[in-house]
Amino acid sequence: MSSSLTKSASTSSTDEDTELRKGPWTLEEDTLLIHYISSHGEGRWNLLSKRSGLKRTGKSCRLRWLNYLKPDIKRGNLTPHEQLLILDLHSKWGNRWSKIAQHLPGRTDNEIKNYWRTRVQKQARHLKIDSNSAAFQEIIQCFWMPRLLRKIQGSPSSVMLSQNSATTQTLINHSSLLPQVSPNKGHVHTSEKTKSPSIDYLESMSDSHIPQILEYPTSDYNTVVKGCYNVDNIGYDMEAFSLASMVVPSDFEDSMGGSQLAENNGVGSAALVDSLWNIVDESWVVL
DNA sequence: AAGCTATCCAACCGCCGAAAA
DNA sequence: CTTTTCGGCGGTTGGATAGCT
Repeated sequence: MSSSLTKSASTSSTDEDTELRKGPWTLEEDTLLIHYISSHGEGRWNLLSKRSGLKRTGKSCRLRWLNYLKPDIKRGNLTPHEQLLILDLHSKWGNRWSKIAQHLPGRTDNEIKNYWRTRVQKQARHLKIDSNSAAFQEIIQCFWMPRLLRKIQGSPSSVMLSQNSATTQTLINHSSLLPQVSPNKGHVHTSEKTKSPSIDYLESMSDSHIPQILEYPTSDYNTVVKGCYNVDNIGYDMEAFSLASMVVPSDFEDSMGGSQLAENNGVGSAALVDSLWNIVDESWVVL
């Protein structure tokens, strides 16, 4: 980036006249672009690049406009609503950023992509899990999304989960009440091309350590998520969350100091949930 | 205070499909 | 029908900055 700027700065004046600029946009360039679009409208980007006087490619102009200058761009941190949507839609569509962005008014695909890479994938890295793995998907669905949901609902009791709180206890579900997604040791590692330490851990677990399944307030979720879609949910079915079983990667223990996780009975699971929430609060969720 | 590291995010790149020539 | 051009998308880079030692 700087090299291209340096290059253009050091070239002769005739070169500067013809050479395309790269790197950060200046205020003057932004103004030029805004004025041109206000009088000619969006689109025909190559023509714009030729006629506007901007020494930028059409692509560059388009990107600058769509990701930064367009008036309805929403700036600032993503709300819990938006985060929840991104997680949910990504679980359905994968890295279809532009498609996901269509459901978040004012947010760009670039912003969502950056969010995913910097926030979500960071968590995966910390947990030493592949962010595309089934295990990580389930962590998102069973821990982080319910947590966001509760933040959206603004319930103090759910925000301030404590080890012995009733709210925490409600998170611990009885698997017989839920659609049975088998405690999926197999599920996890069939999706893994190479086994991670976490998977080794899972495989070594006895049945008594099979992951807890967390209760999910599906109806509440539907209400909240439906409410924040900007379209009529066409093509978006609300079966939403599979109540997949929760896997507890061994690395969670490392990331938390491990003290509370020795036992994996109900109380231990509550502590796990509590600790996970704290991790999410501290490093991930931006209100 | 200085150097190092991690994080964020604006911007670029290559590829692809659709439309135009 | 083939070639060229354009717009759009997802992946990646690297500068700026905050935080840490």
